[in-house]
Amino acid sequence: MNRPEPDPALRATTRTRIQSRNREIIVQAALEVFSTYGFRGTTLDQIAAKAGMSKPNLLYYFPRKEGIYVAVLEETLTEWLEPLTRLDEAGDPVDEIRKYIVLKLELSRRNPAASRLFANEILHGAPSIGGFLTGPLRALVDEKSAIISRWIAEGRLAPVDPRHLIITIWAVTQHYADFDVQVRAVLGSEAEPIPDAEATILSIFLNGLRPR
Amino acid sequence: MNRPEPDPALRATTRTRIQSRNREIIVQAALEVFSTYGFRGTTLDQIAAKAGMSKPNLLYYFPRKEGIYVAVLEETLTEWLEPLTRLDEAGDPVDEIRKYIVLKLELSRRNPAASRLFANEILHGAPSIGGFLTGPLRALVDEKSAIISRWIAEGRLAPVDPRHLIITIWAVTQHYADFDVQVRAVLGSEAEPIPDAEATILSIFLNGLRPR
Amino acid sequence: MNRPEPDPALRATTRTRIQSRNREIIVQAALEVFSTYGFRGTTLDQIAAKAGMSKPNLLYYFPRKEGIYVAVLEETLTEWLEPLTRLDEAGDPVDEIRKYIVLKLELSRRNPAASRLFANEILHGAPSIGGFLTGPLRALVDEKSAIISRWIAEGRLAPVDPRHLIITIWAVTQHYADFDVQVRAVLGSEAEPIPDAEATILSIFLNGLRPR
Amino acid sequence: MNRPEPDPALRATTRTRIQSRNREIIVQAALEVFSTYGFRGTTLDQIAAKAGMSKPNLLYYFPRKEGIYVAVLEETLTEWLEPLTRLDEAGDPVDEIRKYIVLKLELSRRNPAASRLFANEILHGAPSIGGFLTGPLRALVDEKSAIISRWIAEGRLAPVDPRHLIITIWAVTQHYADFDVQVRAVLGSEAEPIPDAEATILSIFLNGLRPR
DNA sequence: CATGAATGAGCGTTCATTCAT
DNA sequence: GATGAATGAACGCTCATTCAT
Repeated sequence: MNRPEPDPALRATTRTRIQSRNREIIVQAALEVFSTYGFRGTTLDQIAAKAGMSKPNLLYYFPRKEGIYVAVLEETLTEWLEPLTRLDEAGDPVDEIRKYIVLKLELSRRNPAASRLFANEILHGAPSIGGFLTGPLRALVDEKSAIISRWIAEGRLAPVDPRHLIITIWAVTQHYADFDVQVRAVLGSEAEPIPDAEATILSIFLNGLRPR
Repeated sequence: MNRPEPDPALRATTRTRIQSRNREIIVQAALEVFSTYGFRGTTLDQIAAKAGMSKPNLLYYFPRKEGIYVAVLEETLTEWLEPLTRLDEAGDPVDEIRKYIVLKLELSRRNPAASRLFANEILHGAPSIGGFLTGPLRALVDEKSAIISRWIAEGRLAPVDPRHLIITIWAVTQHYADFDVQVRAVLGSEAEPIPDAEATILSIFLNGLRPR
Repeated sequence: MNRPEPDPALRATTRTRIQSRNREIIVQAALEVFSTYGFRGTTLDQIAAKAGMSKPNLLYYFPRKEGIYVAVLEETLTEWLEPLTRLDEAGDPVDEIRKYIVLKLELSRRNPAASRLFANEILHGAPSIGGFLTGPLRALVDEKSAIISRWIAEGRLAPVDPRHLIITIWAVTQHYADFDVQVRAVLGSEAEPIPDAEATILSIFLNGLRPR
Repeated sequence: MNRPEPDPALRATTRTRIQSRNREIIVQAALEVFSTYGFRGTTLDQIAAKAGMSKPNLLYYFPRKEGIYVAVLEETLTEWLEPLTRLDEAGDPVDEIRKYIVLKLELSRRNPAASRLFANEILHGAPSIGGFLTGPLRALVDEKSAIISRWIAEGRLAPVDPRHLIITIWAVTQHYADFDVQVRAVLGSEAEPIPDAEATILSIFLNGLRPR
């Protein structure tokens, strides 16, 4: 008895499904490796091993190393951007800032690898995501800065440069992911650093930004 | 009259001077390259080209790539540490914090490569300076944290975790060196970002830390 | 009619066959080069050229130069050891010695490269096969020495130190492989030296060992 | 008070004396290193270190590595040849052979490095001393072979090929220098192997060669 | 005589990528 | 889809040799 030929359309679907699945596996594996060793420090062998497939098969899905890297970055960027998009003009300014800081710290705790990947890329001059920075990112920052400016004009927030406020929040929140090893070395305790960090950051920023 | 034999000590000094001079040139060149491309991303050819000498001659002064890297790190660490050592218990607490922030920002502007080198190293897990972090760095942070704690106990500073305060200041000040390309992309102006950043950071931190 | 899927086991066998085949080719090429130039004097380029493949492909089969060398040595040692294992207590002592000398000389003629490889290794202090010498080799010599001792005790062989007898036979037989170029220079004839050598060696050793 | 200029002739003499002295030191150091690591395995740094001088200074005396090697070989060859030159037609044949074996073994014990250097060179195809082998060495062997042939013709020695007899004596005597590490591994005792070896070798050879 | 400094050529090894199946 | 085999280009490093003093 012959096994029936699978329906061609179904087969295509199947292929696509496997395709997607494997691309996801690769991207996930690559995130871990790239974030730890950087682009040049990462080898395809490492990614292939972590993804549980052969190197040529890896290159079947992403013909170049750079392609994997870009795919990982793209996924990371979306997640990275998300908290800022939520900053809501209709909310209470100080409370919105508070929520933003909390969300960013949560992200740093939940996905430090993504933060480090991003840090690495920018540290090296953003060779692969320069366009994202001057495009979508800048546009979003412009939009949210306008909101903050209006809050300040209404006297509901202390007068600061809104762009530098956003940058500063990035700095303090991502630092706990990117410089984790230094943070833990300096604190010298086994405890998770971020809860204490949150209290300190919120105290400084919310007091510092409350209008007087 | 006989020409005197050249003083052997002087001759030795001359030799040493060439040695020192070239080592300095190499360390300077290596700082630029390592800070941009990371340890693995940097090739000896790049350093040699930037230092204006052949690769084997480079290795005449530093027999291994890692040796160059460590030499660069050592020089960087000293400079990096210096501002915090100046934090003076006898001074006015808020003013001391202000001076510390200003010094760190100045350092980020004057020597961003050093900051980036350090960032790279920690991002990759501090393989070469783990001992420095848990040793001298932690000791210094412990010492200065005690000062800040006393200031808080005396009601001269808002109550925050002193270690996280220090870490947070590191975060915001170094960010302008390490993430410079992102900062400029987002600000979208040709102007030097740090002066505006300084105003914003000081405003937030000093207001946030002033006792009420 | 459907073309049958190739049997997976067969395919695996095929792959293995290519692997084995190339490993054999490499070991054979490496034997020739290592035996002529020694370990340090041999370059991977030489082996690759002789094996008819690229240097990285060579390293695909043997990731390190030392690995190739060890593989060659292992194959050589087995062959080298074999004649002595045949020394049979049940045989006639003088005839057994005669057969041993003949076998060793035959080996020297048939595979002088193997002998030279071994000579090189020991000459340089046996860095890679020290364990073989003090382990399996010594054990075999102990075992066969006991046989020779019994022959001597029974008066069937002239009284000599059995270990030095074995070593001496090694010396005279391998010499014709290892020092071939000197032997031919001194003899100055085009003829194959070993047949004449055999007559001389057998004459001396068998007369020298016959009990009187 | 001025130190008088040294007499020019004297100075020249002095130079020559230092020259010779340093060349000797270099050759002695080089013998040890070359005999252990072979020609390609030896670095000028090793020789310079062992000779206690700088590498450029080494090359002042011997402008090329090969020059040092040849100088070492030349000195070695003279010593190596000497015992055979003493084989005296006027002596008792068996006793002359005995004395020759004893002298060669003594040389192997006293200067194994020289023996190993020579072994290495021949093993690698005698690239530097081919001329010596086909020239002076072959001539000496021819001369002494003639003596042995006459002894045999007179019935004072068992009939063997005289050239192969000489080669065989070289083999067994030098083996104890060249393969020392194997000999010791197989014997497994701390004792100096050569005395026992001498008894065995003399027993076999003298019995084997005695006319009957 | 002596040496610190410098270098071209080459070595063992790695790695992204390609080929063939 | 998947993989064993293959390779060009580079990389860190070594080494005999040269240069300059």
